[in-house]
Parts: sequence; C-alpha cells; structure tokens
Amino acid sequence: MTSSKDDFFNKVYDVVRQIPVGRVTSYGAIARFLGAPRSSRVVGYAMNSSHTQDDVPAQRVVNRNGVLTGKHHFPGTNLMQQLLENEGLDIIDDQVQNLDEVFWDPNIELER
DNA sequence: CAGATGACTGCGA
DNA sequence: ATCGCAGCCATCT
Repeated sequence: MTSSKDDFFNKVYDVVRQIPVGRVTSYGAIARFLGAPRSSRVVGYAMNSSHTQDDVPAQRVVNRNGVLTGKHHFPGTNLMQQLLENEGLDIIDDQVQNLDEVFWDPNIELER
C-alpha cells in the first residue's frame, strides 16, 4: 500500500520501537533520520498519537536537552520518569542525567 | 478554507 | 550563560 503521510507516523513509531532499553533519543534525531530535520514538532505530534500504538515506548523520547517535555502527556504525573528510572536511567527534575551516555541516535546507531 | 496549536530546534540579543 | 523569537510541518478547531 502506497502509504502517504501516515507512513511518516509509522516510521516514527518504528524508530522509537528500536530504541534499546536504558537509552533515549530526541525528536530532532528521529525527524532527521526520517529525512525531515525540520519536522521535529511533527514527530512530537506523532508521539501524541502514539497512544494508538502499544509498542511505542514514548518515554524514551525526550527533547534535545534530555528533558521529559512530554511527561505531562503521560497518565499520572511522574509515570514517564518512573518508567525511565525503571530502565536504569537517572532522572532529576524531569531531566535525563548522563544524557551523553544514554543518548541513542538512529542516525548513528542505525547508520542511516 | 483559514487560523491556531504543539511531546522541538536553532539563532540572535 | 540565559532569555526570547522565528521557522517548520502536520493535525485540530
């Protein structure tokens, strides 16, 4: 099926699913991997619809700062932080620590 | 159809 | 170094 823009969402979900446990990535990295470095916001929008996908660990997707910008979109209040900490990550003040160590860039790991 | 919003990013002051 | 503004693209109202 020749998909259309829906394929973009699908690609986003696919990349997010490939994020290893204990790692995180940024919206811009995913957007860039999809060939749309300027569509970082659209990636976030796709995550907003990620609730339709059960296999999308959206908690592993943070902004370029390593801040859990989308944590407010999760049920509860600190669920996103708890999930990441459960994966072995250190979160302080809704911000991922050692971001350089846990950062997972699809453009590098997947070598585009 | 047009305007506003958003889980972002980069540049300028 | 910190704060603010503009750009970009898809969806929502």
